[in-house]
Amino acid sequence: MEVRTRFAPSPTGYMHIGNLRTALYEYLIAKSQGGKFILRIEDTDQGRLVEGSVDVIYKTMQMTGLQHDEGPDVGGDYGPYVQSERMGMYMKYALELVEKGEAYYCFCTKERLESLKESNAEGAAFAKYDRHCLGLSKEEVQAKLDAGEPFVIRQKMPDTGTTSFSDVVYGDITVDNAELDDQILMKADGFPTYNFANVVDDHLMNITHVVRGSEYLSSTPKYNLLYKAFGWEPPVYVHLPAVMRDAHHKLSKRHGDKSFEDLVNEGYVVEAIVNYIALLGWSPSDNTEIFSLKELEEKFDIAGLSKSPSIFDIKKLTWMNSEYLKAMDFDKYFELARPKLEEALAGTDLDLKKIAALLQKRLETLNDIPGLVAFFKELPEYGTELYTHKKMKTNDEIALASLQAALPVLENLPDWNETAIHDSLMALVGELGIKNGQLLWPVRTALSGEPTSPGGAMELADILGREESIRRIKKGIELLSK
RNA sequence: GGUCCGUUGGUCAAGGGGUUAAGACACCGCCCUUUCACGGCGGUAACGCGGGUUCGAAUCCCGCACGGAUCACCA
Repeated sequence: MEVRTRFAPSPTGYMHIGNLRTALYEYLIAKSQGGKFILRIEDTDQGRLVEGSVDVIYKTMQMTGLQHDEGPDVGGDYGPYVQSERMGMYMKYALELVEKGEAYYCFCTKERLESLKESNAEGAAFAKYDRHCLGLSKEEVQAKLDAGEPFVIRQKMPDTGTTSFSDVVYGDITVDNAELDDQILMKADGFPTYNFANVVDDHLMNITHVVRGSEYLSSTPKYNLLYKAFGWEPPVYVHLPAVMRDAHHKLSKRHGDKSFEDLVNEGYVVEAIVNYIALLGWSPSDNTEIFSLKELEEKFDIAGLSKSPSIFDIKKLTWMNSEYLKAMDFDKYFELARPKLEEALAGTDLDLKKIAALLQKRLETLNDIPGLVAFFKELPEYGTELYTHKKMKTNDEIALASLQAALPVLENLPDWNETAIHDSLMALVGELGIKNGQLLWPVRTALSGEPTSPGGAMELADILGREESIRRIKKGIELLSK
């Protein structure tokens, strides 16, 4: 049978990292077995609906490459794929269950339910519904219905025995049926509850693998009983451990944790993000860590899923991001880096490609760019202590002499290019009989005004150009002469 | 509180009766080097606790501790 998984996000405005990982695994479970990946928008909570967030979902799927085979925007044979458009179809199924004796009408008021909880309150936060309405005769129910009394439909749980199900990640789980509440299937407003709609939708859409967060583990017996009540084949369950911020808290946007788009805005490469989150709760059998989505599709194996929550480690993502940046085709990398460079170096005519090339092996995220290149645009104020470098065996005195020696050499260079600069400076080192660093460190320092720079003396001089390089060296001489 | 789940270095994790308990990030050191980075080499660092079973337990069993989830006419 064809594997079918679905990603069923609520449109709340942004793509949570945990949700994205769930989507990734759903995609991979389907694709690694030649199946279909479906997108279903669960927008029934109109109160939480955020304008434009469905587009955020589409855009994220598109950017990450998690292309769905069916969904509101691409169609499919099992639509509609937006839950709010399915509202008319659930009552029929609920009534079918009532007919079978697997569910029943309940006319209890919220007030009665409240007082039920209170009377039970002592210590325990849990109060099962007392089945007050279960005993109603057909006639009594009909009379209340005719009188227009508001009602809900509740699932009738078995009162003895146990319910078991098998989860791919967590194994066999059994609970006492006595633990199960007669949950509401249809609400008084005529809409289904989330749990009910989910089961009906998943069945109607032929979903074979239900993949979701482990917070649903405890309600899965109810789901399973629902399938059983209908006489439907339950799906394969794959519950995923949470993605945590720290040992005690799940990642949450509300507590300032970053969403997918936040990470992108902070200069993380989409592929790196996808790669990294694939490893949060899953590991391949061959121990590799860097792989593309395509490679993941081939490598992915449900058996590699782990049971315990994992903490999102931005440092490892950052490392991975730098790996992606380094390995990236230069043109593609340059496209990503260009906007940042243009912004940081606006008003200059510097060679952005050369600068980008210097940066490629030094970046952790694209947002590092402005800080690393600012000195190209404007020489920062700096103190002469930068000229003292133990390993380079330099101090103010040596630096001054070196800059003074370098100045005429550079001024008189016939051609200004990296090779020419290199050769002339190295020749000067030979003439003066000093160590490379004793000449090059002062020049680099004068050119950048920074303790570190993305490149050495020759590279910086080449990029800055003769005029600016000379100006900066003179500035250095002036500073050191004081 | 009931129920369910989890627990290998700071982090991600492999390993499912016999291992010097992998690997990666981070951290530290060395090398390379015109700085920084990159790259290379190396180092510190872990099986929650207590009982069993066994010749032998990180691995199996039972307790305990700690953490998390769940217990809505929310999704």
